[in-house]
Amino acid sequence: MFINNLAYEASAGSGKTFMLVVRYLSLLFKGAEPSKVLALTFTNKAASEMSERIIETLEDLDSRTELSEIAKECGMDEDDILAQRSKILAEFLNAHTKIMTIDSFFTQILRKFSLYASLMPDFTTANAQHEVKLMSRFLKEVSVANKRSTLINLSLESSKRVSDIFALLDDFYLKKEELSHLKFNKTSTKELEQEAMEVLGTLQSIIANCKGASPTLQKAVVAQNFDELKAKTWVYKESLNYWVFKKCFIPEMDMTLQKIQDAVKAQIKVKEQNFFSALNELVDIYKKAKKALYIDESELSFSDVTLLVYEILNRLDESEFLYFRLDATIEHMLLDEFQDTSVLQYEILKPLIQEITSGEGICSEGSFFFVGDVKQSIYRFRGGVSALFGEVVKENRTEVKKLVTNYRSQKEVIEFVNSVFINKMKDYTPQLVRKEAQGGYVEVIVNDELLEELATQVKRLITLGADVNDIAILCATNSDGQAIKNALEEENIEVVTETTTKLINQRSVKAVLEYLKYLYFREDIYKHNFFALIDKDVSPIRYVDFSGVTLVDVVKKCIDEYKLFHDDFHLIRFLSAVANYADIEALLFEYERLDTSAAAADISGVRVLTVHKSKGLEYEHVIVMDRLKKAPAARDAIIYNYDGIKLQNLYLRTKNRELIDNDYAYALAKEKELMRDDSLNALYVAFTRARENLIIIEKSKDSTFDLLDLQTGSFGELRSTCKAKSVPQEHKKLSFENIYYGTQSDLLALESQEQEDLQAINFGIALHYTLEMMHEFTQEALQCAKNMMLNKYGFMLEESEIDDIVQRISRLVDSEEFLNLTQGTCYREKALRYKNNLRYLDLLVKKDDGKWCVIDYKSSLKYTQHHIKQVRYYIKAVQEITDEAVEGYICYILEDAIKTVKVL
DNA sequence: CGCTGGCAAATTTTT
DNA sequence: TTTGCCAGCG
Repeated sequence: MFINNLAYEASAGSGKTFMLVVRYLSLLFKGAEPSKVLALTFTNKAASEMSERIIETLEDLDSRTELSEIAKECGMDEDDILAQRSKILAEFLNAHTKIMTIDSFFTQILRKFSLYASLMPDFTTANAQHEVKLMSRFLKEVSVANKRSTLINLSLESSKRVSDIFALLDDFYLKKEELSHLKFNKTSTKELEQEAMEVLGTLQSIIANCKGASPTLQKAVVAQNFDELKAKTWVYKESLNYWVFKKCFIPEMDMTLQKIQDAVKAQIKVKEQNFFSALNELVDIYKKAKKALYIDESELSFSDVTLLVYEILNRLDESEFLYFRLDATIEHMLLDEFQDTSVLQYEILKPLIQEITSGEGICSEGSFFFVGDVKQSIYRFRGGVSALFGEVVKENRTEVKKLVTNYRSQKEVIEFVNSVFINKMKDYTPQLVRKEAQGGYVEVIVNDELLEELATQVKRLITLGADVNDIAILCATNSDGQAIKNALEEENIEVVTETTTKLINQRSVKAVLEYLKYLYFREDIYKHNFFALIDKDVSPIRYVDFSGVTLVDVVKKCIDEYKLFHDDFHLIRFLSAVANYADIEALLFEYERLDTSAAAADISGVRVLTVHKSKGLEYEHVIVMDRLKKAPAARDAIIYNYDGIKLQNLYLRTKNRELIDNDYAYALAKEKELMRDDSLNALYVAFTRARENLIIIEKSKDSTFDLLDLQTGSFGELRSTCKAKSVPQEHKKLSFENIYYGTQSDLLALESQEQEDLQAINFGIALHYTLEMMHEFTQEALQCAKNMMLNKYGFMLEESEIDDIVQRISRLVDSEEFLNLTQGTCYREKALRYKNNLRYLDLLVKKDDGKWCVIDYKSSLKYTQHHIKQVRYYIKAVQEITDEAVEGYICYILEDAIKTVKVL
């Protein structure tokens, strides 16, 4: 039976992706168009995994366990479903599917409606400079609006830096809607402060009349001003009948204490209200600055995108909303990881969901489905509200099913996790073990030499025959990951980091930077650093005259001379980054701001990643590491107090305030509870990544695992399932002589992150589409393809661009070289699945001589290097799949020429 | 032994 | 900006 409005509460490893795939495919088999099924995930990885799994499942559906589930959901015969299999697969591959991250979905909406927000559709998401620009813009606007004193007072009064204020402003900006029902009053603190000081006077005279008063006591009640009084520890005690006060204690002292406390409490409250009120005043200016920035520079942050989409959808009137619906044409919605959705994100989806579930509107057959697990909610800091799950269930009267069997882990792992969390988490339902999963191993080790212990454990696993690629080390922070990587590499263990690591922190890149510093500053220290980093003996370095050569050439020479390349992908990235700096000064003084991340190595090794990154992934062997450094103190200046998903109140975090203010104490306790839940959830996520073996390495002091009360010891038997060992990949030397087309500077100016302008993108899409529609490469076919292209993209192209496209392709069709390449059977826009990536080949030719030929069209010479890599990847993929000879070409369809370049 | 207050040390998670 | 440690007082 197919339930239209359904949610799954899916604990870790309980087959969440399986259910999503079953759901998705059931919809297709019931006749839904792939382009009308919206499936939203949180990470790109999860989105591509889902597309993967759908194709995989469709490909060998007859032997899949999904089949019977799909049959059940659809109420159809398995045979009927199998009969439709290849048709559905073809439809899926050719459709414009909507499986994506929630952020890219919103970005798409915003691009469509960008003009409503006075925004160009080709906006980009913010880069590193964004914040600096925003800050200066904001300061300018503040002074224009004559609010400088407000800002300065705000900063002084709260003794916070302007940059901290800035962060708080951003908070307020994002929560503006949620805050709108709260009012903040501006009043003076003077009277309250005076009153407190007067009462202090009373207390002082009591002490003065006490003969046995010690010097310490006399000093304790001295305060020049209110702030000094507020800083006294005794102010926050329940009674003064303690310490040095004891000797002189009379009940009257506690009455004065009470009065002082009341005054202090009230003063804190007033200050808080003033603070919020000033923030509120400034947030409008902040918003103005943001708007000015994105209108001028077309630069938005992720949160801007979400907020703007929210605002736009709220501003649309009914007819416009209809347009939005028609345009979105979503009949079915599937949401993954729902526990991490923010209120704002849900508010955007809400109208769509309501339309789907109400059965009104265009799609009466719509369905809504979401999966999530509040135990795995670890993104509160990003706005995720786990209470949303229950709230949405209630709001939409969704039917909830629990998935209780664990399909991922072995018995020992599951039972360990059950035993650890059952008493720690509210409503924890123990997971059931499959009959065939009776093995597994768990060990808890306490050792303060965390890194040494880790190396021992990794070696132990490898000795047992574990494939290094199946070992994952989970850590708390990115910098921990970096330290772990270095430590393991010292032990000659191969490591792949999936932590976000900055390019400039890579050893080889650091070395080159030291080399450049030496050349520029001519200080010996840099020379020594350089040779230390490349592990060579110090020798003289020849100076370089920078006026005569380009920076890139200097770097290349260094790499060449000291043979730094090997298989270092980081240096390749660094080279392309270097090309963006005008001169050596620019590089040396600005490189620290370079936030390009390091190359994601495609090599084998032990996986090192943060717990947050590991979410949704699973590994044969998992080692969970304690924090290498101590946990940072909670220091969010504002405490937001939620009841469910509704923001009730907010408080300014003030030292000791909880001792005299009950409301605040309650909110603070609640916040602490949530923080505890966050850490608990993170540990749950970490432990449940393991399939076979789970090893936990704990330190004896300040451990992250403290809240779990773990016992040292082991369960089960450590084994490694003997899989065929993967052949170690050969390390190919990367050659320096790039195959390139165009001038050297063209090549080095490549920067794949740079955004092409919208018009160029449209042009490229239209060109590709026309080529795809050409069933043969003749002038007649071109006319036909042109008309099809005009139907689809004509409205957004200039007349001259249409002519340009036709001319370019006309020239292509006349090109002997190209026609020779395409002799044989041609496959256009062929979907290619390889190494868990889904790509589309522009043109694949099975030549008459039996050779395969991959052809990639490009309309410009930009990003040449990137294209070559891409085509090489295609060649390798096709080679591996067909096991036959494959050639690859990039066909540059330029404005004035056709160039075909063979990729080696 | 309990308490204060001064000084030093350490410092996140990401689409 | 907070936590941890320690000297010093009673």
